[in-house]
Amino acid sequence: MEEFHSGRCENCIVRQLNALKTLSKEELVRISDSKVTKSIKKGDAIFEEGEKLNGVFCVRNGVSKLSKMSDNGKDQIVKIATKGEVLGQRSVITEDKTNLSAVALNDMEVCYIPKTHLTDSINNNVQFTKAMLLQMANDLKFADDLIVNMAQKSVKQRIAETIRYLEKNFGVDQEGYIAMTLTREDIANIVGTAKEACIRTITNFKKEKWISTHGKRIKIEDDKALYRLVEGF
Amino acid sequence: MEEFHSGRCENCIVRQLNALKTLSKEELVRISDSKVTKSIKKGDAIFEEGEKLNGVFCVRNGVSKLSKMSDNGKDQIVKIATKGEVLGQRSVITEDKTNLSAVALNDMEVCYIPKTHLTDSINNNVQFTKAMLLQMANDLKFADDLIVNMAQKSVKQRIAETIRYLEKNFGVDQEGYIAMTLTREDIANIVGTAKEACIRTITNFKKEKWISTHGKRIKIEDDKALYRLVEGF
DNA sequence: CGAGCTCTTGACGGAGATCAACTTCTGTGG
DNA sequence: CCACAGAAGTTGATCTCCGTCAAGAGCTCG
Repeated sequence: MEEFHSGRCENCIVRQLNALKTLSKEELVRISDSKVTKSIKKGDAIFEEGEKLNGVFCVRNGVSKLSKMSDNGKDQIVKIATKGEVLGQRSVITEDKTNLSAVALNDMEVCYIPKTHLTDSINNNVQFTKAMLLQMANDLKFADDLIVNMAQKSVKQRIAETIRYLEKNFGVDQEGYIAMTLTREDIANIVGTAKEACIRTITNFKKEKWISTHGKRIKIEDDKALYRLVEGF
Repeated sequence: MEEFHSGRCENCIVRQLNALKTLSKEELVRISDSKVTKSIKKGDAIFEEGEKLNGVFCVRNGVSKLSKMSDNGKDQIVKIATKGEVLGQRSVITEDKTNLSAVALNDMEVCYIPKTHLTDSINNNVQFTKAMLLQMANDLKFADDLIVNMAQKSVKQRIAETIRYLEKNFGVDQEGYIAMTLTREDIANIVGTAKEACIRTITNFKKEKWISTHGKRIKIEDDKALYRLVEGF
């Protein structure tokens, strides 16, 4: 994990996407002086489950999976975090160890901001605290929905939903393939199923002409059909 | 749903359990003047999925299930809320409609606090906002753990976990039965399985002498065994 | 006391986990 | 640029768990 100082938070566009946008010029300068930008290579961890975090990571570039190891030895992906999202907020707030680990899905650039430089703002800048609260409320809503899906929907439905989510979130390349390629195993880990079941389902979708694939890349051909499946028709 | 004014927030013990404890005397007086205490009978809803909430509900007494209807027509319980918890916080913050409905599991007493009387405190009292943030962070952690359990554990494991959770959370009566009785169907809805599967598993636990039952009441006889099951031995 | 819940048990079928073998891709060093 | 090792993808066979339908027994409350 290569470390270096570069750029100023004041000028960073990414800031617009998260709670940091509510900070004053002075607060930003202070944070910018103490932050460290890190390069993280695909597959490397930003932090691991059980670590004590003394700061947060603001994603400047790249995509990361937040996952938790289950007792049965399988990794469950709980969230995909992209540009502008701040990782580790929760454990900084609760002062617990993280319950999740964050691993880069492709090469990333993240800014590490030490906790000490945030607590001041949390304690004095209500706008900032409020923005974090809003963020967390949205995360919670998302999580609740996920719980219901996990509990009630079939693997087929969840895979369809995941593929649609990926397309909506990351868009498609020139050829129409989803601009984010995950391994089949990662998809299985999002859906909470075995790799083989995931592969079989995807092959089925191909047979039905709902999607087509090229290597691990996926293109949606019949979004309506996937949608109908998800909604349970 | 019977409504009446009674008691003052300033004197309410329940307040110690949630973010309201950070409010000043003046803020409490203001809120107390505008709050409405409601009696809710077992089985009645405090609010329903999709409603727009213009305030929060502070639970003074009784227990409520927070659940969401899945597309397949099954109810998924996401959280059990008891004395001191505040319902509807999230949707007040995000200004969305609720994604959950809250139904009383036994007779309840809740205080309705209009949103307008909270926003002032959220905007000006950082301690209050911070307390809500902390609360929400903990809820989120809990939700993440739940996602992993739903995705990775067997129905048997989840039922064992739920029974242990109920005992830890509600304690036992004089005879050793868990002080909170849910219908088998409610347990099934927590676990995300069919009522019959739930019943069969519970009958199994009885055969194994891990629990005993009396009507719908459950007593844990061998907590170690349940624990081992949950952890996957 | 009986209507309507809730609980219980049985039978059956299908979704998905697991194990195993084989192929294709990818990237790293010679 | 090629070779080769280790990932990742694919497919088949088998077995188990759990969802669903059905039918009867036991509670509980008006």
